[in-house]
Amino acid sequence: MSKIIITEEQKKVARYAKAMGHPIRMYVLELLSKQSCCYSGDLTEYLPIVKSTLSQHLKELRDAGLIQGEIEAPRIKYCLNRENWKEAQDLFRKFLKMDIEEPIQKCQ
Amino acid sequence: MSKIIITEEQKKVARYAKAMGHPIRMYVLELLSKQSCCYSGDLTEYLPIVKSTLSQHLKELRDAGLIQGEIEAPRIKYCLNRENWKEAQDLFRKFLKMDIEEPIQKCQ
DNA sequence: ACCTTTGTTCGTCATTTCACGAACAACGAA
DNA sequence: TTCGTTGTTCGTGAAATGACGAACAAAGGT
Repeated sequence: MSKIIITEEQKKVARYAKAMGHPIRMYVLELLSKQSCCYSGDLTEYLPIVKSTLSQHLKELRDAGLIQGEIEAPRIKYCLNRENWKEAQDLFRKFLKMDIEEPIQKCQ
Repeated sequence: MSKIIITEEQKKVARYAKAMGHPIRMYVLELLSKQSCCYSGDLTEYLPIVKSTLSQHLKELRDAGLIQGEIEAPRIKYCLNRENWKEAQDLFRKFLKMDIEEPIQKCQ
């Protein structure tokens, strides 16, 4: 019974999923997937959190590789990280398209 | 500047994403999407965690509504919760299909 | 009735998450 | 150079997460 069967792909999807695992971060991702970029200052206007908290969430999205910031002084412009966003899309698509259709397979 | 713009859909996706946000849970979901059901005893054989930890992960997937257990004494058979799995699929599909295609829109 | 098998629950612990406000840093504009 | 504006970092605290082993509960088989 050899252990360790968690694949790199599963770890990657889990990593992306974890980054998506908060309503605020989902909001930001959805916004960026619609409008190509945004400024965090504008976000604090509408989101029910203070700027330091937003900054943390944006950092998490950055660390997960889903977004990237570009200095446009005095503000910072955030966009999706296209490359990784595509990877995430593909991974989720692949994972989700494993449709469970009837007839149900036998167990094991 | 009215706050609170987080939609129920965003919360739902975030909830599902959070449940998927761990390699072990991704592994279980992927397995169940392929083979229709499994027994947690078999999982502990292969996964590098003890049964109490696995039990916690399965509970999280259950609480998120992604899987369900059925007693088949002395074991418990786990399957995907089809209804919610479909909902999760649809939500993610909807979210992910927001493709970012060229040409890039203007900011704001 | 007792034993065995199986999974959950409990207690513990270290780490991470999420939120806030205060302080700091960067950088144009006046 | 000083002053705003903007975003990050720091310090704090409460709560959640992830892991373990021990103890418990359920239920079938002997």
